[in-house]
Amino acid sequence: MEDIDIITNERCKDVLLAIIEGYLATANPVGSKFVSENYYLNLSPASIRNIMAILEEGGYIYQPHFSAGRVPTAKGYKFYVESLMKTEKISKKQRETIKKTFHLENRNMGDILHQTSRALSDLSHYTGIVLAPETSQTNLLHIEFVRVKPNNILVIMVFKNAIVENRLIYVYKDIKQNELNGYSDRLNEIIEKRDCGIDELRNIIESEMCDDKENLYSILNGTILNFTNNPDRNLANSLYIGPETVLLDEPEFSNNKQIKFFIKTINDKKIIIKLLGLAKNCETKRIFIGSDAEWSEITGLSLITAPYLSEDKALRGSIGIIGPSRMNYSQVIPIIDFIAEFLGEII
Amino acid sequence: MEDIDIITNERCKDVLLAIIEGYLATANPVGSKFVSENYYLNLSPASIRNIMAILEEGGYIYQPHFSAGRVPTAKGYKFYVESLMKTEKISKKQRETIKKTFHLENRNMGDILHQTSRALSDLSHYTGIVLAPETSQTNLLHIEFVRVKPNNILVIMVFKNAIVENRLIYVYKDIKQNELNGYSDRLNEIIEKRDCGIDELRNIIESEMCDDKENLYSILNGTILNFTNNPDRNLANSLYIGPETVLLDEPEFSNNKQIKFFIKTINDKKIIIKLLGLAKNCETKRIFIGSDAEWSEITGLSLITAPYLSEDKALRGSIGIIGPSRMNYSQVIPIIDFIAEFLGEII
DNA sequence: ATTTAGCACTTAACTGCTATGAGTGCTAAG
DNA sequence: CTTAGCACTCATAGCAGTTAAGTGCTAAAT
Repeated sequence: MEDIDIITNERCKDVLLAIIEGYLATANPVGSKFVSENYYLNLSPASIRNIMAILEEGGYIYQPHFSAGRVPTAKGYKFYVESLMKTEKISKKQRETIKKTFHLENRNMGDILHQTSRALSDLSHYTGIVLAPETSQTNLLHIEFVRVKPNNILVIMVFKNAIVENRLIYVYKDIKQNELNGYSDRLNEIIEKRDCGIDELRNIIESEMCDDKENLYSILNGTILNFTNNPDRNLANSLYIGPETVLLDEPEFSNNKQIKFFIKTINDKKIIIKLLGLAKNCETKRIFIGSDAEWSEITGLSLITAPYLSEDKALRGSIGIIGPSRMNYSQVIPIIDFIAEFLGEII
Repeated sequence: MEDIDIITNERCKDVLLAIIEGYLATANPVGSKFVSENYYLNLSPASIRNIMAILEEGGYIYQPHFSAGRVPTAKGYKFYVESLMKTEKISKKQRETIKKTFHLENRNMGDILHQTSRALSDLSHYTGIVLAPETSQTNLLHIEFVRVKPNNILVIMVFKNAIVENRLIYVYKDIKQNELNGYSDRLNEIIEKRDCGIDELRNIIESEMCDDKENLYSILNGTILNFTNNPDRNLANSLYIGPETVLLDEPEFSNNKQIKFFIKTINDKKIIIKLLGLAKNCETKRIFIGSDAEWSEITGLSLITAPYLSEDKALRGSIGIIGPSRMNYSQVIPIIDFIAEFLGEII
């Protein structure tokens, strides 16, 4: 019943908006007097207190202690983001900052993703995160063998999304560069004709290239033959995280328990990957507001994410901004939207 | 005068050693009574107090406040590390842990450096740092052009140290893969014959390959022609830093001012690069103990570094471990030594 | 001549107490 | 339905008092 009231009742919404905006601005619990004085609602503190009681019962705000002001709950933030907030448009200045951050002339995939995390951090003043597009899904474009020194071969794999992977492997038999070129030429022919990914290429080699199996196997062992078998490495390389230092000066991180929780959360790649992985497969942006009930891994923090998609739709990843739940959503959300779109265009 | 006393006087050294070891173990200022009871010096607290007064005058220890025990100063730590400490040998267990951390079958340069920072962190329980060997100094081994899509060419450069760099560039004229192969073949011929680095190759192209200048220039623009012009990127890519979270539980990081200072220091790549850059050009390991007087950028922290060198001496970089000044030097130093040597062998 | 016991002293840290102030819920009047 | 008034709650700050740790100094002991 209260839910319906709050959502339809204009006055309730006004007060909730005032409380949230007040809290975002001051980082202190906001009281009835503050709302009455600073927002033009033409209501006395006592009236506002009545409304606050309703909002509290509905679970949108709570009191840290009896005689304190009110603080938005996760539910409150969610309602604010979905219904109350007016997002600001991204300014020309910000647009220019973004374009400056990307040095477009001189780039590779790693650079771009790294610059994206920087752009996210710089503009939002929170911590930007970029999840790289998955490599294994994409088909191969080119393969190359380079003999680095006797018995050591560097295998370079180029994927259609312009991502380059390389592995240095040891082979018992020293294969000359000329011979290597023969192998790579033949594999590249197959790659071009069949338009295949790693798994398919592996099958083709096994079924159709019996004559060279021995040599090819010793070259490819540890690369194509077990490409995705290193989760640790994939974790580390597919995530680009901006500096967490920008956040340390936020007032909520003044007690060291929270600082530690925050630093540990940001550094726990499993959590971040999990959430950004969810975001990747969404159609549109998604907002994770941490609370004990939902997304308890990031209690007190919020993560705003958006998927990005290359123009040919071959590449799909996601970006995000993580910061305190008391976050400037109305500024951050357009930034995320803009950068996700921009990133989709340039990759 | 006091200096001479302390360095020659056995009793002074014993007490200093006791104080430092006591402080390393407990993280609390150590008093005369504690030393007298826990170390077999056969001295009463009063006698130890007399010696402490001498040590304090010499600047090796200090009192946080009047009625507190003594804490080593940076000078004290330095003397301890150089003259007092007995380094423990690295255990078999640790040796095995290191070898497990490196998956030797399946590696590339980035992986290895990343694993190194992990190994440093895991073994020391502090934060490991790896400075990658400089790329620009090394000569080229191979160059390859791959047409990713119309007008987009991926330039792959392989250096003799097995480091692979790639850049995606836009060219106004769409060059087919066949033509690209021609260019790369010719460049690879040059590279093999002349054994040259990027700068030399650039000169050779400019002076000797006039006929193809136009096409080659549009391909190479932004790669070979201005290879090192992206300091930001170099900074980010050449440094591998282990998790800082391991350190957060150290007792010195219980007040939030110190946590913030520490996190900011670790994340300030300029500081780290500066110190590891110094270390790289040293012959042997080096220990930076932060104090207001010396290395004030890392006050309260210590950084132990060692250079590493590949067997053919082409590759030179450095590794380090950063942690609180109250660090377990006797365990960390052999770890650094061992890993620096190990890394030199496998790259 | 050194070592040590004893003592007065200093300081941080903790304790319990009180006053203050911010903010509330409730009630009754407008 | 709004609001003024009032009693109530709780965090915070400040203050005096206590405790524990550890010191420096002096005089006695070895």
